[in-house]
Amino acid sequence: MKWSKSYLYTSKDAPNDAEIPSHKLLIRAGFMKKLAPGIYTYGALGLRAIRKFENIIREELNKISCVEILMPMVQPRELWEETHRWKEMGAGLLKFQNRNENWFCLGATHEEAVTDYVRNDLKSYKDLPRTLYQIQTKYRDEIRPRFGLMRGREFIMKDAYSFDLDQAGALKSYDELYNAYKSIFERLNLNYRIVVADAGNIGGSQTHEFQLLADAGEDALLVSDTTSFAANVEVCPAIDAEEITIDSSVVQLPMEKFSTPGQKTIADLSRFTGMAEKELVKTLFFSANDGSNEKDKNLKPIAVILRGSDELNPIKLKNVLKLTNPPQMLTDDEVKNVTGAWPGSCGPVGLKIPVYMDQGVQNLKNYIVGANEDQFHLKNVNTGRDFNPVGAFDLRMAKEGDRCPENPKGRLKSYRGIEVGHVFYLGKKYSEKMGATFLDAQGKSQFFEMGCYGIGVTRTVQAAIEQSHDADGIIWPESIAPFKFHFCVLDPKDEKLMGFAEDLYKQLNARHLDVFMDDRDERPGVKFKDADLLGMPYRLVLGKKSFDAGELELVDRKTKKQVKIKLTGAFELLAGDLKGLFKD
RNA sequence: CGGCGCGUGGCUCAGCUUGGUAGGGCACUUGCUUGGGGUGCAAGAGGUCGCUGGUUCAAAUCCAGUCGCGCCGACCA
Repeated sequence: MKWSKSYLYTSKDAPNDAEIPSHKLLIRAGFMKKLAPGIYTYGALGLRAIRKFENIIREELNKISCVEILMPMVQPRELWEETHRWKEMGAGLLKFQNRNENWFCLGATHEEAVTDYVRNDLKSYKDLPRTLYQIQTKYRDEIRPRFGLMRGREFIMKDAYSFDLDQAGALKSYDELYNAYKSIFERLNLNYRIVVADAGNIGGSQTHEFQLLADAGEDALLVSDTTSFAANVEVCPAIDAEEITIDSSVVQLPMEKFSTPGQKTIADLSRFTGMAEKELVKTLFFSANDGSNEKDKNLKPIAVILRGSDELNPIKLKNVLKLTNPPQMLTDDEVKNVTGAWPGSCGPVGLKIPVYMDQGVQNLKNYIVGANEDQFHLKNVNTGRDFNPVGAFDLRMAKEGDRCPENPKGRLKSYRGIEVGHVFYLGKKYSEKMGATFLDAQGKSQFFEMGCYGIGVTRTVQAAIEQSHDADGIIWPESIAPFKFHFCVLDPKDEKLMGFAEDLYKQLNARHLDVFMDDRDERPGVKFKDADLLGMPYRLVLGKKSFDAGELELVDRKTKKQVKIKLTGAFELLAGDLKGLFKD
């Protein structure tokens, strides 16, 4: 591609709504342009990067016999009613009517569509297993799109769905996809981690996320410093670095109410009493109705107690309560109704609602809680004697420094990650709801065992930039770079020079060594700045001086190292091992 | 949904407090200049200042409403 014949407009200024480097750079480099919040046009070069990544995905999935299809983006309401997700997905699903006033939605995910497709064709156990995938534009009506392609409303996704005859088969498919994903992300040559995660409302029981590490990531991860353990903080087991054991020499003192005027927060109370935050106990209140069950409209309040130094993990609470969505906190008024006191003076003693205790509280003795009377707290409170919790659960957020669940000597370190891929084992959730069956060897009707597997294509492309850029611009990983070479022809009006440049350009392209040739009538400085901004792995520079000296420059974008190449034989050198040219 | 903020040529911003009919930089056009890290000079084209209404002789500026956009937010016990 030649710049003069291309469609590419770079800019010195980033738009004011771009915050993170990758978003700014994508816009500045002219790789994409915003049409509406979370909705972008991909320019010619941005699209090339996207297509390159898509092809890596295709190659790896086709290797394990996945079959590419393309499903509709517009889907009828009836299909989504079958799984009840027309309602459950809420406003995230963009719904609209056609001219006949029939309801449709834009595909946010394709479990329904693929299950429908398959239930008409896959009739026999002999047809299984099968994994279908597509690479397609998805639409999710995100509340707040952010960071360009990182959380867009419209985005390109690869989604795959596996169909197996039993659970063992489904888990085997899961492993195959898991390994294919590993190959895919290895080829990007970026820093990523595979973490265990919460299944969310897609359903299913086993799931791993593929996370590219970056400070701008929306997910908090905890990674072991000694084992391969890594988890999304949402589900990471919390194990204290120093175990608190029951000290049998400490006797339980009589419970006592004391006045704590104006002491509302744990920090206040810690200052007021002189006790460490981890020795204080806080009480939080939630509604155990999560809105997923329509009949369940009555407020079912519950209390949760934690050490003052810990934070509640709403996902863990959701799972303990067996809800589909994280529970809502009670409002101050509701808390007052349930406990008799405003938040800040509430505690578990005397409550008539279930109390869920974090295991960190389990071994505490003689601790302080709110008295359920404004401006008063209780001291010398003891579990079991003064109140009886439902049980002790792992409810707190794990944090950096906690113990690795797989090795007592290991400690967890925290990172931010961008979720670029996930693999889910679904089981029969969708096949049962949609009546998708096949006949087994005994002629018995069985529901499919399913899995689903996603990769955020556009998100990955941006995440790659977030992880690989410098002050001057993008540094593309070679595997998804729009072009391998950025060829700056500094004197395009010089016919002899241009003739040589054209020859080299043709030869490299013929060998599928993609070249982007900057043949514009611009000053060298402009071309160099743009080349750095666009970020192709290698820059070729040919100007009058070097041409007359019979030389051409090759510059490595990442290291900025340059080597001079003789014009005669330049093609052979460039078609060979470039890494070797930059040695020593 | 709640809180805060912002809407001025394609982009980035100033002007608004103290009303007098719009301006800089980038990009664009033309000419000269320059020619290995965003050259310099000169001359241009392009905006009914988000929209609606109000106050006023006069509104980008003040007031009200509305729409759009951006940021933050459900951890207080």
